[in-house]
Amino acid sequence: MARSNPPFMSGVPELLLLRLLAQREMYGYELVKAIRQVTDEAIRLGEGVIYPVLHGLERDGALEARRKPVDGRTRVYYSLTHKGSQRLDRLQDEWQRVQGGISAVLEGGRA
Amino acid sequence: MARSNPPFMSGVPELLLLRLLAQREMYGYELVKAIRQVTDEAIRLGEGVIYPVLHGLERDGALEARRKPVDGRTRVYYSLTHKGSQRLDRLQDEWQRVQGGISAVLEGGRA
DNA sequence: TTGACATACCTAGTAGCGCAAGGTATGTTC
DNA sequence: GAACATACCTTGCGCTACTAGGTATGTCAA
Repeated sequence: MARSNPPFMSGVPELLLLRLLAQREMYGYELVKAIRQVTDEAIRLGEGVIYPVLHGLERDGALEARRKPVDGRTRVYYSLTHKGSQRLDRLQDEWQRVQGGISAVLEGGRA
Repeated sequence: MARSNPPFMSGVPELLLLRLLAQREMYGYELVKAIRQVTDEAIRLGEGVIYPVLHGLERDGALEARRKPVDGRTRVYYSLTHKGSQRLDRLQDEWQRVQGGISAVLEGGRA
């Protein structure tokens, strides 16, 4: 059944990843920690969340992966494509709308 | 499996309902429209979302229901209990944390 | 008068997201 | 050589929010 409403609170992990990767290329494990740090532990997304999202975004052409060996370990660095950048813009707009709506309710907008 | 993390973007419909009902008692159908209006159509929760949540909150003792016939129709007005008020406070705090975390990422907090 | 639309309640069934849990492998520290 | 950090990954499940439908009354126009 075609989802019409952006269902309606989801896609936030995706938004966070896209936004972080818009600043600089990063690898999965690094992203997991970055999200905790930047959000001051308010948001703690595990690897079980991050990796599948990264793979999905890569499959959709929103991200590009680049394998890079570092100290005998392999890291997979992701960076935004043009498509990913557009997606980020869209998600960010949606988030602003939703978050603004919630604020309006919380601030006691007259019903 | 015990959910530890507030999973982590959910409960928003619940938050909105509790907050609106903290202002004055309202009935389901009215809440559906109120959410659209106050959020300027940014958030559109259907009756299929609202009613189950209302029933759940009532079952948990967070809401009190009061049937009231109006113009031949029956309306079910809901109002906050003390428990509901506490729940609202808690959810509101959680939301502030999460929303603050997301803002930090979007505003380009250094990772 | 019947058809469409608004009001007002409700439930069943499902999609899919985010999660916990686990699995692999290397490097490091004690 | 055990424990821990790094770094990747997948399976399977719970649960929320959603779509889609159903019931019934009132109103208004054609």
